[in-house]
Parts: sequence; C-alpha cells; structure tokens
Amino acid sequence: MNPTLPRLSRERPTARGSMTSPATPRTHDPLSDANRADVAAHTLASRILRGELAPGTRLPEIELATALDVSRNTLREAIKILAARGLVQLQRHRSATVATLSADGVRDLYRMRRLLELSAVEASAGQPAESFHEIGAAIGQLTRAATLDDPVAIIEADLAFHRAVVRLHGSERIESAFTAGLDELRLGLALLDARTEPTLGGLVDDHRAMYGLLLRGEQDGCRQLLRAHLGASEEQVLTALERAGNGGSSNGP
Amino acid sequence: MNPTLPRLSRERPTARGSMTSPATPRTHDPLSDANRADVAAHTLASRILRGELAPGTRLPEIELATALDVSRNTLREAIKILAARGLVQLQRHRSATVATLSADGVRDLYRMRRLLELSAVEASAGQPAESFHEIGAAIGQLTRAATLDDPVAIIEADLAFHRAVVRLHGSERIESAFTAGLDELRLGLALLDARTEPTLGGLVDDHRAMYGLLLRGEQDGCRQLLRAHLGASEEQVLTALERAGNGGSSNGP
DNA sequence: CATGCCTTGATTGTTGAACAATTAAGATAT
DNA sequence: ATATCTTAATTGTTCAACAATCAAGGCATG
Repeated sequence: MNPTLPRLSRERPTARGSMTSPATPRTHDPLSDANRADVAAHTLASRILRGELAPGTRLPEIELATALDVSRNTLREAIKILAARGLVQLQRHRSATVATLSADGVRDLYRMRRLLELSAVEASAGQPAESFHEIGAAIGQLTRAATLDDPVAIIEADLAFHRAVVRLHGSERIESAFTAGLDELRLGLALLDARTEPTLGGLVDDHRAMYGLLLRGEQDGCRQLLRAHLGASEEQVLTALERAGNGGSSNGP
Repeated sequence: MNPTLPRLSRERPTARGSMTSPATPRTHDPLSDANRADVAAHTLASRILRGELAPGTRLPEIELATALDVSRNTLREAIKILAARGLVQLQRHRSATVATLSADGVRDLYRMRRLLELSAVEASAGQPAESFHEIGAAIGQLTRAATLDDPVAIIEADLAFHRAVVRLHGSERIESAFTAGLDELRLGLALLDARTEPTLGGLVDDHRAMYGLLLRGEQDGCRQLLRAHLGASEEQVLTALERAGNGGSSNGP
C-alpha cells in the first residue's frame, strides 16, 4: 500500500446516535455493542458455519485482514475469538486453519448432546405451557424451510429446535455450552448439505412428534424418540465424515 | 504537524545481522511453549482465582502491560482470553474489570453443577475400577490439605474431586465446560477463605463418603449425598455473597 | 543417488507509536 | 446549585518495524 497515505477517515457508519436520542432501545443487540474485532469474528464464523470455508482451510493473517478491511492486529483478535469457540485451530508460527472435526470429536459432541437434551426434556415436567413457545416457533421455521427445500435453512431450524429444548433447563451457562457445541458440530453438518434428501422428511416428522409429546407431558416417550433421533443423526454425520475422507479416529497413520 | 513521519530510530540493542546466540537453553517448560499473551493470561487468571484480585477490580491496560512486561496489544489478547473464560467483564471504552458473580450467577452455576455431576455419578455404573483412581487421588489431596489447614489447598482439592467425578462422563467437552464453570465459581469461593472453618470437617467427610459409595456401586446413595452436598455449598456461597454486600463498585464517602 | 546443511522467502509473534473515539471528572458560567 | 464546556485519561484501531520460526529449494558432500 501507500505508506504516505494519511488515514483521514474511514467511512465507517457509526450506527450509534451521538445525539441524545430519546428512543434508545435498551435491547442488547449483539452487533451494536461490538467492536471491529467482534464483527470480523462474526463474519468469519458465519462463513465457516455455512461451509463456505471448508475445514482445513488456511487463514493467513494479511490476506484475511485486507479482505475484511481490518488491521492485522484486529484480525488476530478475531481469530482468537474463533479459536476460543473451537472453530479454528492454532499452531505457533503457522497459519490458523478452519477446525476439522474428527470422528472422535463427533462422538464426543453427541455424548454432550444426549446429556443436555435428554435431561432438558426430563426437566420440562411441570413447566408452564409458555415455556414451549420457542420450540413451537422452531417447528414452524422447520416446516417452512422444508417446503422451500432449503438445506441450509433446514439445518438452521433443526438446531434452533434443539437449542430451544436445552433452554428448558433455564440455565444460561448450560445453554451457551450447548450452543458452542452445536457451532462446532456444524463444521461436520456442512458436509451433509448435498445428500440429505432422503432424511429430510423424517426429520420434520421426528421434530413434530417430539413437540407433541412434550406438550402432552409425555416426557418418557419424548426422550425415547429424541434418543433415537440423535443416534440416527450421529450415524449420518459419521458416515458423511468417513466418506469425506478424513478418518481421524482411532487408527493413526 | 507531521502525521506521516516515520520513526526510524530504535535504541533497542539488537544484534540483527550478527550470528544468533548459540547458547539458548531450550528448556521444555509447559509455559515456554506458549506465546506471551497466553502466559500473561495465565498469570492474571491465577491471581484472580486465588482472590488476589478481588471482583470488580479495574484492569487498566497500560498499567497491567507494564506490570506484566508485555506490550499493550499483547495484554489485550490476554484480556480477551480471560473474558472468554468469564473471568473478566468488558465494556466499551472502559477498563476491563474482574468479573463479579451475582447471586443469579451462583444459582445458575450450581444448576449446571447438579446436572453434570449427578449425571456423571449415574454414568459411573459398570465402569472399571480404575476410572475412580483420580477421584481417590483427589481424596488424598483433600485430607492432606485439611490436616495442614490450608483453605486454598482445600478448595483446590475439593474442585479437583468434582472435576474427577465429571470426568466419568468421558467427554472432553463436558469436562471443559464444567471446568470453565468451576473457574467462574471460584470468583465466589474466594470469599469463603476466611470463615470456612466450621464446614471443613464435614466437607472432608462428605467427599470420603461419596467416594466410598461410588466404589461400592451405590449410585443412588451417592447421588443423594452429592445433591445435599451441592445444596449446602450453594447456600454457603450465597450467604457469603450477601454478607460481602455485592455492591460491585466501591461507593465510598 | 541420497543426505544433510544452508540460504532464502514467507508467515506469525511482539512491540512501540500514533491517532480516533469515548468516558469521567474538573472548571466555568449562569 | 445546575447545566455546560473543557480537559485529562483510557480504550479502540491502525500502522510499521523488528524478531522468531517454519517450509522449501539449492548446494556440497558422501
């Protein structure tokens, strides 16, 4: 670049009203309160989670910094944030890479899912009906995405459903740990986009059935169905991983 | 004013062109393998977790950077790491502060503990005996610390016990989420250092009893005892918080 | 031909400085 | 006494330079 070019003004739109705006919404918008490192991390995370950046892709600092229009230091902060979320892997003096999910990792993540989701269903006994509103909304989102035949939206709605289920625990930290796990898992789910047609129909039926069982207070039946559902999903991700090549489980090179 | 004047002088004595010093001792410390941001974060975390830096303490960048002998940018990375672990709180254009634990936060953390620990006991059924070795080691550590009457070591051993229990799940991610929660909880446990005498004896007995029940395969009894133990601990932390006057910022006269 | 050293180029790790944005406090005027 | 202005201090962001390390290619040697 031109070293003598003074940095006069970045046409960064300051979305925060400097005037005393009387209508300042106190909603915690996750983006309005973020600095540039956060938005860079958000942008990168979005590209990773929707599969635009495949696992293993190198993320050189200079290239990414120029692409995202931030300085190298700011990009480093963003990379650190992603590393803390498990989305990228770091090694000293080597480029950060989009994290690869091993078969063992998948099994670990589903162990965690089983624990958090099944216990959430158990904890739903005796809760008021409004606790299930969010799950119902996810069902609507899911059916809408299914009719449009949009694989990405379907996965999105699927995860929203399970997140809503875990939220029945009523614990902020349990929810955030689960969300982090789902983010990591989506690294593997991105492999399924092309060949999930046969399972999509059953997927919608599964979720609708679970929702109905929840509403009727039949926790045991719901747990049973959920367990089967998770088992099938795990199997699917594992076979997709195996097909994709990176075995990475017990047998070393 | 001359905004684009490059500064070339640099009085740091660096022998760049000469031969590299051959007498570099390559000690394999676990810390020498990390970068300076990591060691700074580790140092700060240690001071926070052992209560040397009380919750609410401001952490100005320049002051900390000079104290830890790192640059401001590197210290910022360290602060970000701690924020990701929940040990410091960030606000735009304000100094980072040591995180304060609210009563709601304590309740949330104990909800998480109950879920992860009780289910771990349940999952211990049918596991080989060697799975409990680590728990036994924690018991030894605990009794040793109790005889020395060292409150910090006692808390350390207590947490090591529960961490070993959760490890029965066999899930890397469940364990790390739990560990993060315990770290956060230790912000509140630091308040107990002064007045935990009456409960220490019962604490050792509790853990030894739970260990015995685990070894004998009596999961139900162990769960019952563990639930009571966690409830008492939660109560203790909550009353300590209340007594400490969780006013956060020091509003002196 | 194979092997090991060495140079070289590229990339990350770390630092210091500079400026912009924002907050908190002190001073001033009304 | 209250409101407003000024000012100092701190964080947010960028840049440029240097340091440390890694990956690859070239050269000499056996």
